Amino acid sequence: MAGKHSSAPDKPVRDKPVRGRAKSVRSGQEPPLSLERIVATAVELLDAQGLEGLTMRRLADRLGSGVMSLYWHVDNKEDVLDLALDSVLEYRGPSRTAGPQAWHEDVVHMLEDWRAGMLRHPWSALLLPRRTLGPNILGRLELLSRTLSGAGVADADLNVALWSLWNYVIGATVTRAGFGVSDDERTAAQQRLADQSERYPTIARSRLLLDNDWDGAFRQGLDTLLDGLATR
Amino acid sequence: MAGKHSSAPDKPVRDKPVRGRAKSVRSGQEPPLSLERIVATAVELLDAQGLEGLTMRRLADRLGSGVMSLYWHVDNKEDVLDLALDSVLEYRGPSRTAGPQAWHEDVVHMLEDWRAGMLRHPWSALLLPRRTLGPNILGRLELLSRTLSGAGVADADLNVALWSLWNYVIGATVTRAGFGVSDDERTAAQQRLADQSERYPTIARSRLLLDNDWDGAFRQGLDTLLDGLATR
DNA sequence: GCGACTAGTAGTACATTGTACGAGTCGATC
DNA sequence: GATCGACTCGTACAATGTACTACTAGTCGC
Repeated sequence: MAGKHSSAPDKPVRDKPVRGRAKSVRSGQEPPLSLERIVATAVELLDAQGLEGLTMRRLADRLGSGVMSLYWHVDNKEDVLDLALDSVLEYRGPSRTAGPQAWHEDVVHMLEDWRAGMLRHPWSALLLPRRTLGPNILGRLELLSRTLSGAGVADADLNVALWSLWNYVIGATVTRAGFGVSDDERTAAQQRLADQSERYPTIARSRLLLDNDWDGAFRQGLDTLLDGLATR
Repeated sequence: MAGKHSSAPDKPVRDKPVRGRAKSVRSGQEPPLSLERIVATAVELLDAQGLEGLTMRRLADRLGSGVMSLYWHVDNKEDVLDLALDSVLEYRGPSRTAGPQAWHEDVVHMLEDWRAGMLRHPWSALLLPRRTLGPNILGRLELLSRTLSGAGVADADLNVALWSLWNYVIGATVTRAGFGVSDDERTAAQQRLADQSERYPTIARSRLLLDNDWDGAFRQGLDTLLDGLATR
């Protein structure tokens, strides 16, 4: 935690180092390092190679810089992961629908977008559990919270509603991501399950994994949950 | 994947190597290595030191063996984690309640037990997303599935119900575990949130993190979800 | 012009990790 | 006694995160 661009030792405020310092010695090809570039490249790398694929060396390579240069912009690898995660969770506009029951649609849209966004970057689902709440996550929670509140959910019930929805979304996303994006993994899991169908007859009968209309199931469960919450 | 105790190269069936081979050269103190002992010790270590705390060397130390000896019983570290996770998720008896609406109580009991079990070993929640379904997890799903089916949920709706409940439990557990078991971490998060209360007014008002009746909130959300599912 | 300072880059070095390889030990069977 | 298979373990290596230190290039006051 030594020489950082924000020199105050206790308050590591993350303000962008708005500084033009054109082409350095590095033959002028690459633009200079910056937090944004680091995070964006980290996301690229994570998308391409998964969670294991991100190493500081590889990241530096892709940025055309030395490894240790990263550490001027970033505290450590955890930091990179935190930032990558939060950057992926940005929410672009709610596109408010009008009319009665609009809040129902609004909430569904927000949460489906949330899930979709995370599934687009499957590593994010694996990361979420162990990271703290970044600004974009909090932003999403705030928006959700406001929508529910506007829909008439009493303050006393707000937390339960919020957590229920959050839990549902996180659970669904994490689960889905855990079963692998690749069809290979999924079919392998299905096969393993089919092999033991005599031990788990009910599951086998319900074709738990074979039915891969995940999106539909997500939506249905969400509707159910929302209905339940609305009638409280 | 070379010399393993199950010699068939394609089917690595995990059968316990039931073999008595008393006190070896190792001064006769430690009992011989075995999968069970390895897994149990791994769980101990994980409980004590968390996910980062588990290294093959430390594990071997605790077992009083050489590091490489572990690799005769286990393919790799992933394997250890898989086994540790599943071992922690064993479900001891349902304690069937009688009477009408018994299934509701049964389900709540099963899921609360599930959550409680995982929170007793917080690393398990972090692990769950990236692991495949072990026998104990499947067993729990089977039981849940059977209970729901017995309660009259149609086969067509079974998957949605199952996933909804699963998602909810996993989400709640993962979230709770992610906020840290230690009060320090939690209060730190609360503080961070309070600092930015002007940006997230609704959340701040609802005292999202301050209200730490997690168990009650879990139960309430679960009831809501079950009600919704029952009225389908 | 000149020295001091700041922002930023990067090479080297090291401790820690998972695990491949191969040698060793012991009991049972021929 | 020779052989084999189950099991143990020391050595070695490559990969990783990062501390330390030295370097470069601009800016500012003189």
